[in-house]
Amino acid sequence: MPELPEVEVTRRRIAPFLVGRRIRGVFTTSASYLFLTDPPLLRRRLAGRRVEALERQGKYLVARLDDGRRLVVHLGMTGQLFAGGAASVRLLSAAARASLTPDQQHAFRPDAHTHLRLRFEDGGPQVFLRDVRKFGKVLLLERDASHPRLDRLGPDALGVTGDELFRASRGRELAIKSLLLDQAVITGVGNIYADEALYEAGVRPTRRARRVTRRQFEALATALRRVLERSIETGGSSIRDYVTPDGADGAFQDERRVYGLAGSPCSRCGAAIRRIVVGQRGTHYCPACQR
DNA sequence: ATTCCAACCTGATAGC
DNA sequence: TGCTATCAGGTTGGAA
Repeated sequence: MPELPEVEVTRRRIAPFLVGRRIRGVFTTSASYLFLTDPPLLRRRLAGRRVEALERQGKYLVARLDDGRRLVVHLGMTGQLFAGGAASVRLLSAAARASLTPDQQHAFRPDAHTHLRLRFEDGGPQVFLRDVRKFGKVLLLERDASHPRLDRLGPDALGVTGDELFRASRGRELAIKSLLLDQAVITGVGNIYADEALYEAGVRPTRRARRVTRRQFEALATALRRVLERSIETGGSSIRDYVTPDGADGAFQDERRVYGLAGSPCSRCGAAIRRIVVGQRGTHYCPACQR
């Protein structure tokens, strides 16, 4: 689900509910694909800790704790991080929502997909992590510890330059879209924004990376920045599961030009947007505008 | 070293 | 209604 804009919006909006607060109680579900740190250990380590800061590294959220440890969270495809109380009904599926009576439609009740819940000493709003598919990750890093998942990450997509992309592409035969999705090359770009940026830059997603010109890489770097920043401004893309930490939808889905729009007319030339598969990911582009 | 692709999960939706 | 197939904002690890 979440790419750089959704993670950044989540970071900004959940930070007031985390930073400066001391954790009193921790609930987790049992060990699963989601937990890289064993839940009982995680619970022991988090209890009593104060959160000092909340940072983003690519699509990872990193909470710095007052003992030097770090709580690392990745939202995977369906992860939702939000604060209790205000967080609503939008967090549930349409079917689950329909079964609620009006008075139930305000407070969020942790369900089977709610894998982490933090209670705080101040007795204020709790913080929840919900993740239906469990592709997300939760892990606790010891003081000064490193982790391959974080070490592998390349430069943040928001600051990437055409020259960096150009150099990373030398000798690479894979599709340019796949290169953009490689988090070791740049971090933060996912399926939506790769398609959107390639559209804006006029580059066909299937083009071999080494065949993309310097000029096109400049256009791509600019397009990435524009698209990602605009999405952050609008609260991210709420297409399926994503909601902001207060339960609201983002609005960038209304500004998409190609992602999920197969068959619709290109907003620039009117040709029908096409959907193909590149590197096992659904890929959308305009056959006329993108070469 | 690079590229490809199955696997990890669960749910929604479209089509018969 | 019910079943089956396909699709989904991601990442890893192993095979070619």
